[in-house]
Amino acid sequence: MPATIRDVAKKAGVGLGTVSRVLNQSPQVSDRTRQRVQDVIDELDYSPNPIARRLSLGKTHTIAVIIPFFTRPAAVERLRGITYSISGTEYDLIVANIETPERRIAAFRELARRERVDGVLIISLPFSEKDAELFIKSGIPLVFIDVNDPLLHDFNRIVVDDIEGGRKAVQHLLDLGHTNIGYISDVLEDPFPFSASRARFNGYRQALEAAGISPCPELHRHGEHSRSDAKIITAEMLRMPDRPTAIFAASDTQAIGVLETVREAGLRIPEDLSVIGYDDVEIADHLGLTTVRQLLVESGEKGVRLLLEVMQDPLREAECETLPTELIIRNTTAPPG
Amino acid sequence: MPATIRDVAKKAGVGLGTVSRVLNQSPQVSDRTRQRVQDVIDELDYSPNPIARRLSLGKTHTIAVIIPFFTRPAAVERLRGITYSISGTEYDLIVANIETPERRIAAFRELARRERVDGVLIISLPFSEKDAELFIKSGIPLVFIDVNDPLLHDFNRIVVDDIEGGRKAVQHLLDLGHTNIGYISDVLEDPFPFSASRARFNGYRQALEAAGISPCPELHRHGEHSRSDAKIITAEMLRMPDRPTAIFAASDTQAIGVLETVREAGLRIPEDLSVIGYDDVEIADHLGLTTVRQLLVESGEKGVRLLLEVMQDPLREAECETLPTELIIRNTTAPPG
DNA sequence: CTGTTAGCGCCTTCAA
DNA sequence: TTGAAGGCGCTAACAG
Repeated sequence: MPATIRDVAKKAGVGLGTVSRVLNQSPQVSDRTRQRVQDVIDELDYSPNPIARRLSLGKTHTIAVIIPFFTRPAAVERLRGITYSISGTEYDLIVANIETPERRIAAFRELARRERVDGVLIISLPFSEKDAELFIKSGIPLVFIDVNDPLLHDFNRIVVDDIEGGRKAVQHLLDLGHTNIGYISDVLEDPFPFSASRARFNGYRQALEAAGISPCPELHRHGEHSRSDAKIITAEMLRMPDRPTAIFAASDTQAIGVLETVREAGLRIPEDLSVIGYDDVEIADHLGLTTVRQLLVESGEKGVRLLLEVMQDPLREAECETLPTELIIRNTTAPPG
Repeated sequence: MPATIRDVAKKAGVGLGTVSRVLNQSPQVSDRTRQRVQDVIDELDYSPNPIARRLSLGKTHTIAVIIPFFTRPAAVERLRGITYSISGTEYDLIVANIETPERRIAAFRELARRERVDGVLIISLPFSEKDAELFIKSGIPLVFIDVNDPLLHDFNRIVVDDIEGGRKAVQHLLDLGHTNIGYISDVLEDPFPFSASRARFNGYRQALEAAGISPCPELHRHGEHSRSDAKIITAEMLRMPDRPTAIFAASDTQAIGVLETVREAGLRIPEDLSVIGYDDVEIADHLGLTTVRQLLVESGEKGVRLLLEVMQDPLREAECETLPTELIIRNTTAPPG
């Protein structure tokens, strides 16, 4: 059995309030008793029971992160940033991985409770008014990362300028001389209408329209966020009579699927088809994939920092920081053959 | 403020012991009162405060996983298995990501405490007698995943037969006719002498010796577990007067570094050099990398299951389950040019 | 400066 | 079958 504060108090011959005070660095303890207590603490290898502490303080000392498909490379990087920032604080992190709509609902209901967490980080997940209600009612501090939704004006968030990112990608293709540009994205509707995909799509459209090209609906296809779905879509695009000379994929994972299918079809990259991805995940560099880099790790770090601030001062004005994107040109894009 | 058990009791006109009983499905409550209480619970949207519950029960309801470099693909997969198995239980998961020796020590000290966790999962981390002492003294249930150390005979663990895996990899190369085979591994000593690397190395040696080849020390090099270090090592190997015709890398990540350097050197794979990795991470398939597959997700799932059992019955005999490996032949291995 | 006491919210006896 | 009381380990407010 671990020692308790009472054991320490008894052994040190002081009241347990005093022990509590040295534990919490209260200034109102004489150096002599502080030292005495500290010695006993060391001797007993005592460490306060965090659970009891939490109950007494009325705080859970835990932060939850709700993240879809946390094993995707981009999500992992965000999570990495989060764990970096959170270690060193007194907070525990619990992560809710969402892979189905049911889990999403369950997680929201479970975690929008003061009894469970002190703050919540929501990553890359679409958010409805009903969800918002849940959190507003519970009054739990909330920070969004990579959720860019007009609905969210009054919330704290770290967003990526995906419209600009999408525009940059397409502009790059345009600059190279492409006019027939396909776009492969995640599903834009249920179950997870990732707002990022939509924003990138808007960037795609904007760039095209600015160049006087009217986006052809045939060239915009979506599927599950996976290599395999991207492959299927790519194959369809390649079969089009007037097939695109370049493809912009909403993520590197999907871009890799594109590369695969194109090569299997016996076409050369970038001579026969240009491909550009999004995220700049680690392997992109190895593959020579041209892509749009976003600050994944930083987004996690900043999210935690912001959440901590909000938790400290729940009434502060909502803040929205936009992270930049950067075009990384490698070897999968070139002028059309 | 969330409702408490007292609010429910008062509103339902019962003692709060009764509410507690219906909460914990005690059979000794009449259906009528049970229903009445349940109605109030629903009405108030009451849910018991887990912290108070934990303090009262003397259990933390949390499991910790200590994992080095959890952003590496293989680690992520293990973690994924863990989160799968743990969701659906009443346990919270806290993950301690270890990237430096200091963090390792801190995490061990912090988590080998009953006050903090009910059980601990240690993944892919070397373990010393001192560490063991810490946990034995605290009496915290412990399960190792992917830690294969003779020292650990008395502990519960899920291991991979890395010796066999290493042997399979090298045997495959031998079968193709290679005799001059390089091995690139993680650092075998401090700060993290991953036992897996060593086991694979033993497999490498055994296979060679069985084939009557005495392993040349020059051909075994190690560096950090990274693409970049693997590249440096590969470059050195390629400069050797009698350079290897095949390289076995202790992980796919490192194998990818090998591929890169070889291609940069203008050599062809597999004609000029065969490469085989380990893990079969997701991208391996895209790259056509021959590799040794291990059951990453399963290892996490089984680890949790085992830990849960141990927590239920701490005195049960230690169990060690060995997971198999499988050779996955793709396009980076061929007979020597 | 320090000891004592009253909770934090829940579970679990012990009586009734 | 149920209510009341004690305690889990800690913090904070109140006396002294």
